[in-house]
Amino acid sequence: MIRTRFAPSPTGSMHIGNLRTAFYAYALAKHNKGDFILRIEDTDKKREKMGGVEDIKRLLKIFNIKWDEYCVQSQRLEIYNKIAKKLVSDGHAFYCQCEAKNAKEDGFSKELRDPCRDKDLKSGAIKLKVPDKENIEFTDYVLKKKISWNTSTVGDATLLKSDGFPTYHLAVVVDDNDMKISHALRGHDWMPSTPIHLLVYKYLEFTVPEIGHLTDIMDPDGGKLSKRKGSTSVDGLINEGYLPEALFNFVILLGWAPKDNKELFTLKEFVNLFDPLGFQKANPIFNRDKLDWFNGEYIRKISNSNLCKKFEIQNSDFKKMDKDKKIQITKLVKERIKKISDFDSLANFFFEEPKVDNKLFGIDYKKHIESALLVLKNIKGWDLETLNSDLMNEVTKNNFKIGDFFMSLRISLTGTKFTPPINDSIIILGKEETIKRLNKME
RNA sequence: GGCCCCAUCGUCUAGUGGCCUAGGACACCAGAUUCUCAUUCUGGGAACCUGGAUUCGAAUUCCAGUGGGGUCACCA
Repeated sequence: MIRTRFAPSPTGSMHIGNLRTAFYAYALAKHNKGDFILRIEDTDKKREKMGGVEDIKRLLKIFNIKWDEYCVQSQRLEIYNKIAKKLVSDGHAFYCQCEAKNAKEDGFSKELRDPCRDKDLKSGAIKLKVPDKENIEFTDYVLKKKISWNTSTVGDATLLKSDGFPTYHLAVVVDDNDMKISHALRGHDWMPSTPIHLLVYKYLEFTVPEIGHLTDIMDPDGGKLSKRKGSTSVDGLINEGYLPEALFNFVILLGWAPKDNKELFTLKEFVNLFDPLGFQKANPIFNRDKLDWFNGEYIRKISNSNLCKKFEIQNSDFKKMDKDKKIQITKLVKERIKKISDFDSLANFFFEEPKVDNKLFGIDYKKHIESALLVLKNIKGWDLETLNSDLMNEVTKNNFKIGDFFMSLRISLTGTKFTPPINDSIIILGKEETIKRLNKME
């Protein structure tokens, strides 16, 4: 039975890399008809964020990731305490009363052995008594490779903080064991602390699950992708106008690939085709261009009415419009945008009279507008076919250059050179409004 | 700096000793379609980090160098 877990901390907005870990863990479990567990690692009270847990659940739901079991570490404090004390009485851990060190801003600690390890204190934080000159190893599930350490290079790690909360090192081992996790997937940044966990497994006589270290997603400028470098929070990306389907597809292919290089995946297809042999070993770079491409693909895939709803959320003027018109506009914009947020720049002229910069026009624009007005005033009916043919007749009659003529109309009506097809737009805009805008240009 | 991981087009990658003249996708360039933009279609340039070793044969195995990344908290 394969059982995997996703174990985020509610300390900030979820990062795209965390989400990817959830997708992989979910696919590994579900591909094998196993269980996927959501475990909240809320053992750092100082960094915990209000609503963090709800955010995690909300995000997973957006991506259709459902968990079979749910657990919260802060509700298991006695268990960790008991086990930490057992480790002390067994001689594998010790109490420490040193002042807590903070993260180094620069430099690094050279002292691996804690001064309290032989003081035989009776209270304080509990630290692991790492032995010297022992070899400890495991086979990484992602790297498919044996990795080993000499314990003399591993520092005495804190297992239980003086506030009674466990650190990750203790909690992860105890929980994965209690929950019968068969495969633990985690970020590559955990690799250096794996020997600590291995030692805890050994002293507790637990069986070690498969442990796999996923690649880190890198920033295009170098270094690990972080919140500071651009918007990499999942909420941020969604707000920017990326579809969950596209985000999912993009991110699973960052660090994993199928044998046949298939590009487009739904969650279901990913679960079906998932193969742990497809895991990548080298860190990938977060590449916006590819994300944009995926997003465009998915925008073109979803139905007009669903896309229309997304535009409504994005733009309140659009929402107020007549339903038929909304669908027509949606169709015109659909194949021209890469992000939902691109909607405004392309469709704004439908609800707002544009400011027209006369410098955009070519030489004969006044003649063009004059002719167009003539056509519009005499047009019989209001449909695209008639408009097309009447306008084209006028163009040939006056010997206008087709492109120039329509560009003049485009600029007068929309204020820009890049728009949906102008005749379709005129039909949606309406006869009255079109004439009104053209008159202003004369 | 110690420890650990990694290394194929600009980017994501296929490749598990001969099928590789290294394949696909994004991006880029050119052309076709088109009233602009976009979509769509066709074509193009573009990579095995370096040096040794093993082998009849190496992108693929081994070693070293170089480069990139991670980590060295009572944070996860």
